[in-house]
Amino acid sequence: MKPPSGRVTINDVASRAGVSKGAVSMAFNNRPGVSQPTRERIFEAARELGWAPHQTARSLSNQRIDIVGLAICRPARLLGLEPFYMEFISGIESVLADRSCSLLLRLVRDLDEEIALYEKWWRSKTIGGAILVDFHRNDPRVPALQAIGLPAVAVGHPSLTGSFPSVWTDDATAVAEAVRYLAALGHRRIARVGGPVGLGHSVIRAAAFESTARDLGLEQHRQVATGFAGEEGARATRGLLLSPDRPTAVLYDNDIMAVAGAGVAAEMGLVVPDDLSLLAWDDSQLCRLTHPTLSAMSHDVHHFGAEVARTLFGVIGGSHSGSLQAPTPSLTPRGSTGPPRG
Amino acid sequence: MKPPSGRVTINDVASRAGVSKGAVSMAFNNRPGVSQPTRERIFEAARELGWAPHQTARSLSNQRIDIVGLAICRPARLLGLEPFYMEFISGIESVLADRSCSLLLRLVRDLDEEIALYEKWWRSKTIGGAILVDFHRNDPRVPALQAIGLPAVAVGHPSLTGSFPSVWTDDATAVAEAVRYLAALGHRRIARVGGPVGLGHSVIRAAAFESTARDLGLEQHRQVATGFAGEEGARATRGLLLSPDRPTAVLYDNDIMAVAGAGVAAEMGLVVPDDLSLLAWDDSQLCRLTHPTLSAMSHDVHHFGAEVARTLFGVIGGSHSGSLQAPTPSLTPRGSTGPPRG
DNA sequence: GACGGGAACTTTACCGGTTCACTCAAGGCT
DNA sequence: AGCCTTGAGTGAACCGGTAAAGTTCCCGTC
Repeated sequence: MKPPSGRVTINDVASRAGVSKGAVSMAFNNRPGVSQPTRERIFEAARELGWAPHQTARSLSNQRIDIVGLAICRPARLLGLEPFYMEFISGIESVLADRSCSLLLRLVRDLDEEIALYEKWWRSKTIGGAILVDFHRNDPRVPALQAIGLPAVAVGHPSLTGSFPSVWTDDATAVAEAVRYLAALGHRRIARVGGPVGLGHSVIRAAAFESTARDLGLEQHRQVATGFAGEEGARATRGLLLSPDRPTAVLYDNDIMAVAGAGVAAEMGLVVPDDLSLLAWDDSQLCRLTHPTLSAMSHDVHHFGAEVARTLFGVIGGSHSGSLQAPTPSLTPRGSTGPPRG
Repeated sequence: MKPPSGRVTINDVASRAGVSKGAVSMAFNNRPGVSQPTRERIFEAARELGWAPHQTARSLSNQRIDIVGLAICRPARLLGLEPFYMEFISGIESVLADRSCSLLLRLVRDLDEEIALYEKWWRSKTIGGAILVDFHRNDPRVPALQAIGLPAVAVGHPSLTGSFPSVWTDDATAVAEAVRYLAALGHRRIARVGGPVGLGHSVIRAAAFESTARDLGLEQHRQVATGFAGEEGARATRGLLLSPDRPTAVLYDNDIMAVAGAGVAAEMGLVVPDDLSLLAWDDSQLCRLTHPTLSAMSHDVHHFGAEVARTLFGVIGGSHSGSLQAPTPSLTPRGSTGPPRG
């Protein structure tokens, strides 16, 4: 007897194929114990009924969860603008898809909300693991999420991520390279427009900037901490350019702010790169669209995301992977950097 | 007896509170049948044990799924650049979060893969409903997904989305407004750089552009169909500007391509807006960062996403909502449009 | 020709909740 | 006092799978 409609279950498939539901289960998990002909009869029956194993029932039974959580804590509008995250997510996806896992995405307003969300997700067995991003110094997520035993991989420098396995890029070295490059072009007044001071990688980059500038004897180096939004980058750039002894080169913490910086330069009648050199971070396609094109500290975000996902599977699978260093962002010179005029 | 560790179930909570598991269930679904003191004892016990209802078990039992699927079919790298999607997603999220639902996101390569994915998601009861985007003419998803009865809301003009309830913006009117505005400024040679011809809204916009230009007696109007990537927009713009009788105004299908267009203009030594006016679509923050700032056909994508999500809940809830028209994109003039020189 | 050993299935006990028919005691009404 | 109602709480069935133990049956072997 066919069911009236709608809900087709393993039993329907079983009876149509003339076997028990155990056999169907075995066939669909390609486990031994079912002969080839029977196996085919089962698949045939399933196909005819349009049946696929009920994911929920399945994971209730076998205790495994094929969903990975990612909460991002940024104002929504801002996020829309950061090419970084979409590329990062697409990198994650590329790995998840292979294992037919899925990404559960949520935007949160602050760290407390994020912690609460992860706790709920984990307690209610909604996710099998998580990806943590945007680490702060003494990040409250570290103790909170470690306490509940959430399997997670952290994106950030190991000094920030507690005992969570982490995937990170060596920002300090990259910043040093950026500053040395600008100095080599002849710049003596170099500034940096960075992300929020709370963020761990801002701190690391700021320290690297400071020490490299010192080493090179650049007396006039300055840093501004701001958000990641383009408008904030614009404001910060305006501030720098209006100051006495304005910088001749500016290093930005992402590409949106660099684009904004280019806009401000144009608005003030400064010629890039003659009057002002600009160096972006997180090189995305955007950097190749402006005129002049933007030099950037380039790094393969898609690949980075994939690496993070792979590491997470390692963690969930029980391997105690430590920290993994992704390739250091590398300098990609384009039209926005050059020797200072005069 | 406490369980050894790890798995705390409803039974543990029940026995600790001295009630049956049915009572715990009632309490947690705040259903009548449990007195206030008992209710509190139950919550207390749950808190102490750090228990939350197992989401999987719960949804197996009550047959409801609090996950919504969204598959996006664009090359990953490109997607990273489109502010539209992230803003759209954040709008969706804002509604989902209220109902503690989550968004399952997946990037796919083509429509076949997308169809297969939705079928799998639906058959396996992974999602309770879906959001469909980027409709083509005679989109194969319409028959395929309707056949399996997937509850879904479509983003696109009702003429494209079959019997799926749709949420859409009146692009035709917006295009007409854009063209009229440029014509009113004095432009006679207006071009449009649009998305792929396959895409339904490209077709609609193209037709509106054509007919408005005709109505206004603009003999020199031209359209180029391309992708959505900035580089494609740049190439298209170059092509237009190098042609004899180059246009004095260009309308773009998104903001990335408009930014790219501004880059090309600068590269060719054209002054915006004197030599060339540029008008973007999908106004994002990006349009305010360039110099000059970009005029755009602006629309609230975040809000739009929220509306889509609300409609989806309507569909899942069984209300037969038809199509819902979101506010028409409205002209937001900025620095990139003005009367043509001479 | 009894016995051992597999392959091929079937049976049955879960997984961790929800739901609903049912019990039980207390209170109200006549 | 007897009867009815009502609120609080119990217990078992059920959701749709998986896993492990159990059952057949067939074949080779000594």
